[in-house]
Amino acid sequence: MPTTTADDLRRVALEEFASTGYHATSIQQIADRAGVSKATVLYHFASKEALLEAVLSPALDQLDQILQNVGLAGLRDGGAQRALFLEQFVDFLLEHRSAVYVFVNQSSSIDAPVITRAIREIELMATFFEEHVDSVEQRVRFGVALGGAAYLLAGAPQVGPAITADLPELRSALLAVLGDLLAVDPRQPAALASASITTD
Amino acid sequence: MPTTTADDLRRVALEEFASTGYHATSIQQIADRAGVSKATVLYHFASKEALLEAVLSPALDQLDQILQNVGLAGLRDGGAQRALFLEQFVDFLLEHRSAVYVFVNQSSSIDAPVITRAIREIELMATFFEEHVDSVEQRVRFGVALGGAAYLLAGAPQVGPAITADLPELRSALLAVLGDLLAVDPRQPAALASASITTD
DNA sequence: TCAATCCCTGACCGATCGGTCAACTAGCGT
DNA sequence: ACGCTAGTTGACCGATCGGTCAGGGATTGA
Repeated sequence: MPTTTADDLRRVALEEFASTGYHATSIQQIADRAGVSKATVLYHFASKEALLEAVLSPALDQLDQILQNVGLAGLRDGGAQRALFLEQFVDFLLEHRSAVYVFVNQSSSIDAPVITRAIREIELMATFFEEHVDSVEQRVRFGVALGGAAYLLAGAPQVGPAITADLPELRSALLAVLGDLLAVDPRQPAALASASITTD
Repeated sequence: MPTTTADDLRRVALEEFASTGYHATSIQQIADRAGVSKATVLYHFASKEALLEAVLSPALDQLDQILQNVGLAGLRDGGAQRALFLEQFVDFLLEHRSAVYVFVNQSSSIDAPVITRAIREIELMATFFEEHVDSVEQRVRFGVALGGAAYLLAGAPQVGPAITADLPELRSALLAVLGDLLAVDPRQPAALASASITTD
């Protein structure tokens, strides 16, 4: 199955939204990059906002699934459950880095239902790490971990070119740093095989 | 000396740029919030870009001074020098949190000289922590610390309302978390009295 | 009193924004 | 041969963008 025009538009739009920003990206720009006219973009997607939703929804669906899995399993089994969640979360970050960057760093400037949904899921995710809500340092740790990971993965070419290192090394480094921040005990290395990782 | 119109505009513009985003904020919005007309904004500042520069420059000037101080002192005295830098840096983050958020999280979407300058200073700052550039985890730690702190301080009302805790507690928590991330040994508590902290 | 300077404003400008629409083309089933 | 549908496009729309400009108070120094 070859790539369709709609697929191209989704891919181009995600890149532009993440690198240039939602408001700074015009439909005309997306059309030009995809090699079609502006009217074609509006034919496949009812509006710019609908295009944003089509672009972010897959990532949100996957995040939702991860949160439901952890939620169903419960948090009674504290440490190991957290470690499992962290591993899934890091893989999620790596697979949907651009989408994560959009709804983490631009959520405050975009007024759209899909952004509201993203904020809701981020809040939900926070609860998995906020058993000790009374500690300011705990909150700081979670906020730094989430915002820092998003910034690092998609928004910081200036911090250094080496972030484009091979994915396994980046993945293990993220697991170590985030696990350190969130006080998660490392699990058995082979307990969960690395999920397939593709850039989105 | 009472607050001048130009001061009001700078203050309002910074709030809007940080909370709504530079491109998503129109000159008309800033004018309305400040209680003046759009033409008045353009009278005090030659352009929207000039207003952005007027808003971000004070923070960049202070960051520049911090970097020069540390640079002049040299890094021969490794640990203590790093701890001093971290403390100044955290105070800088707290004082200029909105400005930091703008040029950390929106630099990729704004094309202006003042943003280029900000990127240059962030790169320079990175060198103070990148003595071991060969380590991917070191880079990840620095990126997470920088982006995470910026996200936490100005962009994440949804992570939890408790971030608005009293400043001394937030400051010590930030020092602990960032110090942990950047492997800085804590200094003597009274070595440098807390600089005066005001929101910008 | 008068001119000059500082602030501020409404009216206006060209450009671009997101979005609509009629028309054209190409394929496909009958 | 025909009509139907999906895909694409240029022309066009109202709204808003950043920015310009002539002019109207208010204050001040001569």
